[in-house]
Amino acid sequence: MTSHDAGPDAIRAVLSGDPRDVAPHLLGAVLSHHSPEGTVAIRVTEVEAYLGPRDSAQPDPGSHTYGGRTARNAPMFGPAGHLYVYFTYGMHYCSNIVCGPDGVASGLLLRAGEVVAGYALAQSRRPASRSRTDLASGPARLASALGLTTADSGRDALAEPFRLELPSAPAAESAVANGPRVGVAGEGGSDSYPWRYWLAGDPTVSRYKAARSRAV
DNA sequence: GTCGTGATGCGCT
DNA sequence: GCGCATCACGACC
Repeated sequence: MTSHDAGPDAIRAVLSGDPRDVAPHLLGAVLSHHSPEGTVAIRVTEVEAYLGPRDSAQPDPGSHTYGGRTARNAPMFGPAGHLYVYFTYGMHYCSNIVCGPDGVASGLLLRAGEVVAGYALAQSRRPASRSRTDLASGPARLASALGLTTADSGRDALAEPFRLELPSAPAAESAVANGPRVGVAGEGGSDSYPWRYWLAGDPTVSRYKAARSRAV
């Protein structure tokens, strides 16, 4: 169930908080993307929080913004509710919802979700997908299913061609599990940043892989 | 089922 | 030049 009465201003106000507090509001939220090919909508089931640069009140060595503002990560410094999409490993896109007040570089990486509309289009964008549950069970899979690229980075997820509906109430604490972020090493121990949140027991959550250690 | 590894290109030091 | 907020596939249990 989603709140149809909450307008963009109300949603943006929720997203303007600390991403670790925003997470239960985004779990269960539905992000839609309209394109000439059609519409795909995804119900978010797993996110990861990333905080600000080194000189901020809440530094995060694992964040793309840790080294300061660059042309690529600029959207993270902007107002909440916008998208930050980046390209990695030479072939994959990953997407974040920017959080925090304007000027604070924090956000939530969309790690996994369930396709709830536009199933056929999502499948055509992800031919390797073998089941409904793995269509968006990973950050690059989710971005691919939605048809997101770096061209969408900086765009407002609360305005056309996007739409974001938050659940009418944040996910109950008992329904949310958390643990170390995935693929982020060199944080002085991955347990130091248990900022990955997912809906406990949801079949679309990405398979856990511990960050491989950088040294030793 | 799990594990290891190659693909592939951009952003940043 | 190096290192990735990853995925898919093949070997093996």
